[in-house]
Amino acid sequence: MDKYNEKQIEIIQVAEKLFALDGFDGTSVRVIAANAHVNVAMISYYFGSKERLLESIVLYRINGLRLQLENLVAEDLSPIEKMDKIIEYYIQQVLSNMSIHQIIQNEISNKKRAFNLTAFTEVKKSNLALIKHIITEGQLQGLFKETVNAELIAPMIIGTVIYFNLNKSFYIDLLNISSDEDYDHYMKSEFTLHLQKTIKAILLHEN
Amino acid sequence: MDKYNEKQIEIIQVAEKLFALDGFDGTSVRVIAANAHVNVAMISYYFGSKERLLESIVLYRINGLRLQLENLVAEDLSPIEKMDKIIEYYIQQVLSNMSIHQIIQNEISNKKRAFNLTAFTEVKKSNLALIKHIITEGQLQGLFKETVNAELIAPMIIGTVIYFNLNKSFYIDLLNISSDEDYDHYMKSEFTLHLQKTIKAILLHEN
DNA sequence: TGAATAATTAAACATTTGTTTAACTTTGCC
DNA sequence: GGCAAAGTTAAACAAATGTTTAATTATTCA
Repeated sequence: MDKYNEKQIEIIQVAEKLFALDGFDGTSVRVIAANAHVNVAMISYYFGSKERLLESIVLYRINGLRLQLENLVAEDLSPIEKMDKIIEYYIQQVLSNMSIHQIIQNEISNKKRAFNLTAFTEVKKSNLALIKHIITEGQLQGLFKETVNAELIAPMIIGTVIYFNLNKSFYIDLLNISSDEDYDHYMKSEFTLHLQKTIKAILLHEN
Repeated sequence: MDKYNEKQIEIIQVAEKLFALDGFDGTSVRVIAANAHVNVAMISYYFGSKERLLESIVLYRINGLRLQLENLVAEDLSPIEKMDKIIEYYIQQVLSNMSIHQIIQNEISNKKRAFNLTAFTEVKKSNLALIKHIITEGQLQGLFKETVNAELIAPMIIGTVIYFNLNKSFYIDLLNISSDEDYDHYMKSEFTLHLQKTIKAILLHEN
């Protein structure tokens, strides 16, 4: 992915942040250029257009959204421990990629731009396959219930994490969290634990 | 809420739909006016500005987002049945208010506009209080586990529903759903059942 | 070194933006 | 019926938008 030079990467990073904060249509190329310390014309020069810059951002970031846990499948852990690891990793990964997640969520529902979703769709399918694999493993070992709906486990995890983070200020207030460090700690401990317990509960004790 | 005349309501409804589809910044007042069959100037005349129109939409819709289940608490049902009802109602409610949910989610993360969240915050707190009440009831009856994290139940439900619906086209493809009727049916049956089972699993069998 | 290519710039471009104006029409009411 | 208020309109407004231009500077490499 180093087909971009430093200046191009600077534009991509600045634009990603601004698109997430102000929306694609709410961010002007002039503001992007100013924050990236380049001339406005450089955006057209390097990326062709503002819209193609958005595509470049998604392609640049997409691989970071894939659950890179190929080795996990082979690890000597119980399916339960593997699910715990996936959830912990998933939460961390969404948190450290919130900007691109926000952009993609906004673009998915946006009918103005013909947003190319194939790369994102492929990643989601790949992530789902990993989760399905572990669940099947647990079922074969007689640990997990047979009737569990594997397709709905992934959206439950990621949907909860994204929603919770979009409403961060609400939950900070509700849970009396006073600093960003406390928030990170809450996400890594209590929040992660809650999701892990929930997923295990449905896998083990479906009623 | 009938402080608005027919023409104002038409503008509100058209704008809500367009803001959800194209985003606030992606929707021009001229397009709103054209779709509502009014002159552009009418938006400023009636609402003051495009931004105040957005505020009006949120205020107009906010009460529809409140769980109107005050009577449920008093009903002669077990806490488990009550939770099932809340989840079923919650899902239906999010589905039939997707436009305003989309708008609010987009605005919450948008730093350009000083979006007044108090009304929305109040509704969320009210919804959370209802869920908490039922959970406490179940705990007092010795049915629900004591350690369950009530604050995270609501964002799990609503986060999952919103995420799933934003990615509707992905899941339609994944689950081989062919029509909008089939999708509605899936949401009302399998999807609702999955969420109900999950919430019950965590309430009853926390590990 | 020098010519070709790439990078960078300020200015100009045509549109589109949200809002206001000023004139006109309709409505409601005594 | 007449008059004030409300509703409605096309036009005008300045500002902002994404993109292109044409000129200039920097870099590359034989």
